[in-house]
Amino acid sequence: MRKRVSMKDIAKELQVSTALVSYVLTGRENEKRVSIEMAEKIRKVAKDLNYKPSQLARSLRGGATMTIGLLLADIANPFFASLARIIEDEAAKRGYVVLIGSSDESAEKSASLLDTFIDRQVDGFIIVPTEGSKEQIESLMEKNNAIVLLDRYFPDLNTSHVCLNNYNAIAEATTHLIQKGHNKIVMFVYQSSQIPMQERVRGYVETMKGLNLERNIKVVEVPYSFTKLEKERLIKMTLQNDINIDAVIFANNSLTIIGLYAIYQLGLKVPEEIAIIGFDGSEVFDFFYAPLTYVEQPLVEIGIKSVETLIGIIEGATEIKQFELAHTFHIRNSS
Amino acid sequence: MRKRVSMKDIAKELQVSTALVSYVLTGRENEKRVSIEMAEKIRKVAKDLNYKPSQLARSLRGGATMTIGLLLADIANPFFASLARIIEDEAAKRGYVVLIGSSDESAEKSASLLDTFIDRQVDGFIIVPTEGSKEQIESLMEKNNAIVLLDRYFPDLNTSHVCLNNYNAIAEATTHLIQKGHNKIVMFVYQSSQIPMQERVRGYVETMKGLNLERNIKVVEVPYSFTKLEKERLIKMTLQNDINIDAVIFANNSLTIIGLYAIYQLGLKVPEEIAIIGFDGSEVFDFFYAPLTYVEQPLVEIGIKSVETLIGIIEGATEIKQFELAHTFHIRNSS
DNA sequence: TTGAAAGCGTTACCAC
DNA sequence: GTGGTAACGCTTTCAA
Repeated sequence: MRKRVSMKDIAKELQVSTALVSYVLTGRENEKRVSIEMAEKIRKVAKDLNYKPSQLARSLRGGATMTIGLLLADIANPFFASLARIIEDEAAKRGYVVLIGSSDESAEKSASLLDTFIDRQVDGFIIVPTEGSKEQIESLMEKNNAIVLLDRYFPDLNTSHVCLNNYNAIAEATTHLIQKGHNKIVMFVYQSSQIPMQERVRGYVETMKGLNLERNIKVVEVPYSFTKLEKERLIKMTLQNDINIDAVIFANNSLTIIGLYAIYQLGLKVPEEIAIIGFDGSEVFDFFYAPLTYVEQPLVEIGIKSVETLIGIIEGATEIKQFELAHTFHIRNSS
Repeated sequence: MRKRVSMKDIAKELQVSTALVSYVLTGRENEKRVSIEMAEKIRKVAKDLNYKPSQLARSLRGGATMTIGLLLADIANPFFASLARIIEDEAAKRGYVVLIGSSDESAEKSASLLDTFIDRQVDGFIIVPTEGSKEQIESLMEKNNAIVLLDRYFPDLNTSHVCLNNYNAIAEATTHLIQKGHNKIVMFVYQSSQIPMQERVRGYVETMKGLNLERNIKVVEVPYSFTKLEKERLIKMTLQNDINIDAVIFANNSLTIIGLYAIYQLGLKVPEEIAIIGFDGSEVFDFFYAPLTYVEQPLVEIGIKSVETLIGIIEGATEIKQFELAHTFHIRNSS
């Protein structure tokens, strides 16, 4: 790698000061009243020498790195991968670059990733907080960092966030099933104290109560730490042990897919013996023997809003913005 | 955000020079013969002041950013997302951070993303090169950048690369079909001059030739620019127009999934009327009415090798390493 | 309209 | 053992 060409080189070449070069190359030639000829010369030499500004030096000087730290649960999960893609594109449009990390729902990994982001002096954080990471977020807030929480949030933490209106989403799903004549509906969720799961449960429970099906409420909490096989077994056992169950709601994407394996293996007729509602969409839903009815999140909107909000904060906005976006409900054969 | 605490602050506090602080805090106190008491004091104050070194300043000074630029075709594609996850984890282990970009198979986007990476002064590049990006890679090489090509490569460019042994993978798939009694086998590939597709085609063609099935060779090139629906239609038409076709190989993941939609709609019996071999694995393969036989890439190995190789180059290795890793062939109901 | 120089936080060389 | 200081590449203030 041959030596970088710096502003100094351009300045030397033209026998001018680096200040002038800086003015022109950052497009403030008018503001700074640089002569047109000079500006032209500088631009020409910069081009000839193939000058590239050093973001590094600029950041060191100015404090802004034009970098966003994006902490996801797992980039290998299609839901987060799609979100990451949207966020990256949106950030790029605005001149930002994105550092990505996957916490794997572990508070320790989350802490270490956030530390890395801090070390790199990111200008702001978009975070899918994991259970037990509340203190980490608080500590970031204390230091006045720009933060947007994604997909989840802590109700007693006053941060901006962007997520789905989980209550509405599941309430509509539940209502739909009941209208279709099902009433022994079971819901599978991850064991989690986090808002999204809680809200999804609430959407189900309150809808059931509202329609006098209180006695039929059944929420099965699947431990996130279970292996795929253990999760599948738990779902199978639940469905086998209570043959009155006539419908099931899976509260997120991976549970839906695992649930489909379970139902497939039990050989249940869908929707005659059991109706199904899934979450988040997947090509798998199309290929299941009864294409799935499911709740879809507005990924693009979520992604864009989170970047917009974050950059707003970075640029000085102080207002807390909390978005709970609307889902789309796709009704198909399985319900 | 309150002011950063720098080495200068620590130095001032203790009335010593920043040099000393630097020696201690970078663990070179012995090498530089700093007194034990001094070292202790410095460490204590650093801790008390909650000192965090500035990667930025360090990079500006030393030249290394400890950052890798990862250019993928599309992070929203599960194949690349999984790879990204592995690469990130492996890079993190070695103290590197990863900047990710998606080229969407467009040479322009690729160029602009690589420019961003250059601006950010990444220490090295892991690139899934798109068609038409050869000059971009060459230009990086000329400037002596550390580069590892991923999944694909340019045979006349002398770069390190990590990819699948595509020839072997498809040769085994083809042989398998023939052994199962199929001989009118058609292969669907993306229209692409890139090595992976070419090699997959070669694996098919040469195997057919070797078994005297030259006259049955049929490769259908699907334009990448087609919409999902257009691709699906092309596959359907091909299968309808030649009812002698008794087996099909899809040369990559997305074609496989689209192909499954097509075959499903044609209502073909699998494998009786048509045998199928897919690529790269997917939960969809499990849910198709005949669970798919498929070729699996060694993702973890690919990811780790690419990081290892790149960091080797960054650290001074000059040897070109080219890996063509072995696939795993999963035989199931569809063939 | 242009220039000189300070400063961002490190590191590394050389001197003491 | 320890200190002074230049340098990395840029932006910005103050002067001219």
